Formats: sequence, structure tokens, C-alpha cells
Amino acid sequence: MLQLTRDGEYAVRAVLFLASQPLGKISLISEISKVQDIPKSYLAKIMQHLVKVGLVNSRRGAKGGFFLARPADRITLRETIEAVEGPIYLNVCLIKKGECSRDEICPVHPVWREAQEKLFSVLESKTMAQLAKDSEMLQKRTQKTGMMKKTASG
Amino acid sequence: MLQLTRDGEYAVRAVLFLASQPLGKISLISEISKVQDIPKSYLAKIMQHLVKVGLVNSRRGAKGGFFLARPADRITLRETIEAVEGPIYLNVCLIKKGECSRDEICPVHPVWREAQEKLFSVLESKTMAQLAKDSEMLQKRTQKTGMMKKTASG
DNA sequence: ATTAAATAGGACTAAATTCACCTTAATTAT
DNA sequence: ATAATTAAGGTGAATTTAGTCCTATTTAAT
Repeated sequence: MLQLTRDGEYAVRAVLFLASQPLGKISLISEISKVQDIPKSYLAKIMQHLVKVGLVNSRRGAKGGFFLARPADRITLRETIEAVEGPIYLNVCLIKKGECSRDEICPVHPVWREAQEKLFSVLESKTMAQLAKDSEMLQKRTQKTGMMKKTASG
Repeated sequence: MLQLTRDGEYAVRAVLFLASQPLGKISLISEISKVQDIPKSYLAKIMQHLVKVGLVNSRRGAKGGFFLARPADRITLRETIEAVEGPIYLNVCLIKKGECSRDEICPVHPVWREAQEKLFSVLESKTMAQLAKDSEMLQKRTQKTGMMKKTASG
């Protein structure tokens, strides 16, 4: 299907969580799992992926946990998604020349190429640092409107 | 996965084939299957979908077959794909408000919305009539270069 | 009637998805 | 040292989705 998998969605949530932590903070699976509403055992596997691919670092043992391997302003959505889903190809014909036997004759091929480029540019337009900041703002906003309702009645 | 399914790909090929036929021509499953390299029985199911959704008309019995229900210049790629895949949602959070519990807090949501809009605009930018014309052009071009090679050596 | 063709539905395999669980290895605190 | 903590890594399994093919049945033309 033309849709992000759970893997991708959860990876984004997890990385976003790490990006929202203060520098030097080490986060636990159990912590991320609870806050981001991701099954623990599933998350563990996703984190392993993220570590293997070099987006996240881990430390074992007591006081261990996960933290970003790079500053959050150098991690994009696309990177995070591809870390767990592998490279994105909107259509098999985009994988490589010859993957689709019609390559040369197919009039749809250029359309897919353009669609994919546009998608990439959107997924690369924001860094995790920016998204984390956006998230902070959104949370403050919803908290404030919540407060206003309360204070308005009191 | 973030990728077009076989269903979608085959539907596009089939509709494109029909769009390339002269007006009034009725095409057989066997014909489309052979030219577009799609398993016959698989194609049959896809054609039924296209008929049910109103993109293609069919006639049973001898001299029967399939033909476009509308002029090809009023059929888009997006329509064709959604006819067999159902509505496209790049992420579940775009299905409807409340599908993702984080809707209001999620900073990634607007990014997905933008990505989807961009994708749609590409998939709606060309009609099947235009693609069919493009296809003709491409075929002529490859034929011509093929001939040049032959005549060059003779 | 015979033949040609779509219609309708099922059967089946393979792969992806989404988790749970359990052992091991590493690290720190005691 | 030892115990406690935590990630790493592997196994498995239930569920869903994808992909393919097949076989009646219905419809229409000749």
C-alpha cells in the first residue's frame, strides 16, 4: 500500500522523543514506549534498527539507554523512515534502471519520478530539531487553551 | 510499504491501454493481458474493480470486452490507482480526524498532509489521454532509433 | 444450440506486519 | 566479586495483506 508502516511511524515518534530530550539525557525503552504509546517489545526492535543504522546510540547496563547519535538538526524525517523501512520507492520502476521492463517506453515513469522527488523534498524539509520545537509549541498551546477554559470559569 | 501495489500498477497499465485504443474499440482481457504483460486471471479481477467503480465499461458475451466509461482526458492517474487501491493516505493519521490520537499534538501531521497534497497534485497533473499520447511518442522514438541502427549498418 | 466473453467467487501461497518472549551480553552500583 | 539493570539479539506466532490462479456461472452474438 502507498502508506507508511508502523515501523516508520514508531521510528519517527521515537526519534522525535529523543530529539525532545535535554542534551546528554539517556532514555529508556520503557520510557519511550509509555510516552509515545508504542508496544515495548516492538519498540526494542525498532531501536536496534536505529542504532545499527547509526541514527541512535545506545549504552548497555545500568544507567544505560538510548540517545541520538547526532544533533537533531541534522536528522530528517526521510532519514528516520528509511532507517527502518529501507529506501523509499513510490513504484518498483524507480528502484533501478531495468527493474521495470518498460522503462524506456513507459509514459508513467517520469510522473512517478517527479512524485517521488516532491515527496522527498517534503520529508527533508524539516529536521527533527524543528519538529521537536514545533511539538513543544503545540503542547504549550493546548495546555494554554486548557487553562483558559479553567480560568475563564473561575 | 510506501509503494504502489501490483493492483495499482496493473490498473494503470490497463487503463492506459484502453486510452490508447481508437474510439469505439472494445478490448479483450486476453489482449490487454498479452500487450501489458499482466497475468490474465489477475487482470480479470482488476478489470472488475475498474468497472464497479465506473471508470471502465464492459460488455458480456461474444464481441464483448472492455472500454473506457469516459473520455481519457477526464481520467487521472490518481483516480485509476484509487479505483483499485482505495483512497490513498500516506499515513494513517491522514485518514480522518481522530484516527491518530495525537492529531492535535503531533508536529509531523502537517508534514504528511503537505506530502500527500504534493503527491496528489502530481498524480492529477496528467490525464490518461496525455499519457497515451506520450506513450505513442516514446514508441515512435525508440522505433526510429532502432531503424537508424539497422540502416546505418546497411 | 454453440460459442465467446465477462462475472463472481473461492482457494491458495507467500510475504509483510505486529507484536511477545526469552536468553545473552555489557555495564554499573553495592 | 556479586547483584541489578538494561540493551542486544534471536525465535516464534498470530494476523493481515498481497499476489496469483482457477472454475463455475451468466450473458450475448451467431
